[in-house]
Amino acid sequence: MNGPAGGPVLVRINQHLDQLRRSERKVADVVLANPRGVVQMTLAELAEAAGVSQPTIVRFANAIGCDGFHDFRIQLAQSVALGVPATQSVIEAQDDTATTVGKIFDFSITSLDHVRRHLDLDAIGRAVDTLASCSNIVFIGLGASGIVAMDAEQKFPLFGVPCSAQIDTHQQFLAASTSRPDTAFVAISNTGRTVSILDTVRVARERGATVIGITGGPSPLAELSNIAILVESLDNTDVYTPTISRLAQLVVVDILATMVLLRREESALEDIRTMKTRLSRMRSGMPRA
Amino acid sequence: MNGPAGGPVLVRINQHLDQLRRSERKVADVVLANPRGVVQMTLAELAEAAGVSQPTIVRFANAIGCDGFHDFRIQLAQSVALGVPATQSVIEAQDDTATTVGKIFDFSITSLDHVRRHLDLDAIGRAVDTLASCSNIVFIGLGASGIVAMDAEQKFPLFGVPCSAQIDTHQQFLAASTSRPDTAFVAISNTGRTVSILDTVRVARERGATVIGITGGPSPLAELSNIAILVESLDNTDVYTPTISRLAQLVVVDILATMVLLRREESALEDIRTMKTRLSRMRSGMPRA
DNA sequence: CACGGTCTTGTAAGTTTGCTACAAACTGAA
DNA sequence: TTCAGTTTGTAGCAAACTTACAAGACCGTG
Repeated sequence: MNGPAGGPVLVRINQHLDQLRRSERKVADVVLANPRGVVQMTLAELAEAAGVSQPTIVRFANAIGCDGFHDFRIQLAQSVALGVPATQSVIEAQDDTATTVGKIFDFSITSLDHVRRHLDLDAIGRAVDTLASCSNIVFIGLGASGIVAMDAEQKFPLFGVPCSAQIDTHQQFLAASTSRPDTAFVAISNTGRTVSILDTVRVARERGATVIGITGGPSPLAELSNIAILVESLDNTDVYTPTISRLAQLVVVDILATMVLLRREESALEDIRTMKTRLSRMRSGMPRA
Repeated sequence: MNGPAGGPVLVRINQHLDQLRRSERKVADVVLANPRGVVQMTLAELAEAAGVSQPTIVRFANAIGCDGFHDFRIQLAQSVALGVPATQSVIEAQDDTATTVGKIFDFSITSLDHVRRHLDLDAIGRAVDTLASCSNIVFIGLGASGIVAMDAEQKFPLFGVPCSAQIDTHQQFLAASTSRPDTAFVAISNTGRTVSILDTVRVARERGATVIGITGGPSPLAELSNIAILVESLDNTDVYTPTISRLAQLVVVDILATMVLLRREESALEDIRTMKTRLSRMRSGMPRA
């Protein structure tokens, strides 16, 4: 999409830290300490700030995979626009409101950006094929993933076939046991290792349903699924860091629903428009106005 | 946060379109047609591509509020990094998978960026004060906002007091009727105009609860709330455009939960860490390992 | 329709900025 | 201590960006 090989520059700098010469390292420290400020600097100013010569700056830029200082500055600007990823920063008790709010937005946005770059488009395409041709859809998930499942269920007008979300282990098992070959069975689990989900998915497969697994990375669930959608979410393990994986999963569900809708005929779209209009009337409390 | 006054450059270009001279307009067209390409161009190349002279490019940059071409290029790079906002682009049936996926991520990310810039930090601060000192919390919401309410309820370990989410009109009314002065009553509604929500909130206020309204903009709900958190979400009305407002609302809930946790003592944090460890054990099906 | 003023646009010169070749300094091993 | 290899800085150059100025287009008015 943008920013050539290997993600945001700030991340790449950290990756290459130990391969840098000593004076280049000084440059890296300055950049990491105040990325936003460095974006505004000229080559000479950055050299001054880092206490090195100008060519060193250029060599630094090349070392971290940029094509000269120009390219470096642009990539740094893009990295800064997205924010500092959770893997590079931690929420601390002494942060003020603005800082905390900024960090959490940064985490959320960089996480979505990461998924945007790593999403398997082919898997999405196959999932859409399945969802568009099945005759009913079951979503399952527990905890935070259960929220995603319920959100998906709410989008049934877009999918155009009966949808149900099960967020209880027993109900999930029941739904799997009654699924059919024309059922699309969407299992959502960030870890992809929750045993009850795995058991349920096995049953669904035995029944001949097509299983779409939405999960955070390579995992047993991914193995068990007919179609595995990996949503790598950059969650770090810090206590304060909120569970960001949901966000990306919700976006993926949005994508699936939207693309299925795109497959349907114009008449379906008209229905949706009518529905939206009526819904807004109902909200304001004047039915059939 | 970044990109001086008035949001991303791409948006600003559109806003200033009618104030541009004819040849500057040619530049704007080239930029809007292929923003990603223009980021890589030099001033001379852009002049060539637009069929105008180099100074015209500089004047164009100044016209849209940038300090010279340098600054323009950096701001454009940042704008491109976030993506093209929903207000500037539409999802079309003939788009291929990569395009559709890209657009939906763009919409989501730019929407979060917009909220990041416009969030009222003072309101957040007051909401945190309330949530950290109350003795119980009720979240209410309908439809997509109901999903957000349930997500908030799942975060009760962070809030440290009993939390409940009501997504049914009657239950909401019941919860409001039994609320107390030490209740924090969080009403979530994107429109802020749903009548049943408004009625319920009035009851909660009569009972002396502190009402925190999370809503998409100035609205009756914002008026009725003790603390109004406006989450302006840039939703456009296009049928295909998924409801993005949820995402930003979820992030806001994350922020509230995280900041309340930050207020609590170290022992609370230890509890959370222990809980996370145990949870992951339970998932993999080996209790008390 | 001609004229004058104003606004718009391009030409050309000037200044800053980033890049590269080369030489000096440093480091480590024999 | 000396030598080879690596690292770093100096100096000059080429390119890019900016500014001043003049030519041209546009519009209203006489």
